[in-house]
Amino acid sequence: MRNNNQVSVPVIKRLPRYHRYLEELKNMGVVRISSKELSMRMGLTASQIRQDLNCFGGFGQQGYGYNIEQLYNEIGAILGIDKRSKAIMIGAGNLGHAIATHLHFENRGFDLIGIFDNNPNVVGTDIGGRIVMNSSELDEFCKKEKPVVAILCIPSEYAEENADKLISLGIKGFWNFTQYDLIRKYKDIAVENVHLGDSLMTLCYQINTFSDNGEEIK
Amino acid sequence: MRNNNQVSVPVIKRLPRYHRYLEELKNMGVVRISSKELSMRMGLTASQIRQDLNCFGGFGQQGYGYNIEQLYNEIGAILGIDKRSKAIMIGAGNLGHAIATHLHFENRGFDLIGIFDNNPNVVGTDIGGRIVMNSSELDEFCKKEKPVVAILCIPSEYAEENADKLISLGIKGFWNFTQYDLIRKYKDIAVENVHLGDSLMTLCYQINTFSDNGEEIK
DNA sequence: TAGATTGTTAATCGATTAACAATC
DNA sequence: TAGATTGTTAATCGATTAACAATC
Repeated sequence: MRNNNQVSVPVIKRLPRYHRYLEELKNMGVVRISSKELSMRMGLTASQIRQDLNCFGGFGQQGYGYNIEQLYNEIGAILGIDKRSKAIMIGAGNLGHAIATHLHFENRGFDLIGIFDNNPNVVGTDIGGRIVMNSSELDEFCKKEKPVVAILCIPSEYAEENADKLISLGIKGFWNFTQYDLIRKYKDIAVENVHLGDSLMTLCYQINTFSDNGEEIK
Repeated sequence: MRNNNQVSVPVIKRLPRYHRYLEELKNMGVVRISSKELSMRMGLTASQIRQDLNCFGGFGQQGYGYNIEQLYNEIGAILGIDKRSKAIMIGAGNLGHAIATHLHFENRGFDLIGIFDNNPNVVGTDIGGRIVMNSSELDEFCKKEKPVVAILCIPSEYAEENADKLISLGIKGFWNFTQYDLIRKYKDIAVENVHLGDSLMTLCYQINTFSDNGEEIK
């Protein structure tokens, strides 16, 4: 794995998808695949796949293609999913509850080590085997456990103050489910925004445009 | 609003974000804004904002800028959020429950008119004032109500069969929360994939790359 | 070896940024 | 009017696709 630093965002965003397809092929017992065949399965060009992979190194073999298990492991290593960074969740309402139970954090590079809320009705409840802690315990917890990522499942209006505080407690990245655009406020802080509302509105545009002219936009 | 057809995907994806910022400005009582000032707030270039908006028409005025309320309404109209398409949800587990209660569908172009599940423990329960129906009632419901969008909150392995069935029942678009890549399978069907697992892995990559060299990638 | 398929360079395409005349 | 800011064309930048020599 070389040349890790200068890889463009579009390439990085495609890596998890490669990982998914390779996992499926691996589970089907397929041993090798060519960029051509993978490209047809994924709806990409073979050229793009080879370009993407060669940002990180030459994982293939001329005349043969790629070994699926090896490539799967390489991409996992590039993503860093074996590192298991410590994550905490802020906000255990409906959405937080669902995210905490629905996602397999362990397979995606994280351990969810704490869930916090300030609603007394929620504090103390069990979410997937984890007891929700009171937000007042957050400082002490962070000093002791040193989590690096915070998952924000709180109302948008509290996003900024929470982010500021969490950064002061050593948080280096956010998985942000609030409307508030965390991105751009801080340097050297990783942010992954999940703007569900934006996504829904994009679908709305598509639906209305499709029905206007009966054709696909993309 | 002209030239609706040939607008590129990156532009469309930015529209909801413009809408959010304009809503905030509107609520703050600001009346007008220049592309320059909006660009600084949003972290874009003024040029990009003007280019984006001019895909749909000239909403500004030389020497003045843009009227916030008017532009807000125009973008809402472009997205079609006043159309209120009928949507149904398939799967009322943790994630479905959270999505159904968390999102304001009415403000984003949809009415959630039905929630379906095949788990007898869930059927009949109340989710935000809506009673979960049995999946066996789906056919009849669709024939009667003619929903256009389905929100898939089911396990990935059932995504394909459900999608096929829903399309036969008249569904024209999916908000897809499963791992399964719906996109590309069907023509003339709108798909908005929300791959939470991919998002988390992208964050994982960022976290590990940041800590490697202490610098931002983007 | 011959055929297949990579890694990589070059060409193309599309999106973003810059520049500026038009005009409020 | 003069200043500000748009709409729009041109220039740049970056990402995708095509081509092909290298090589398994």
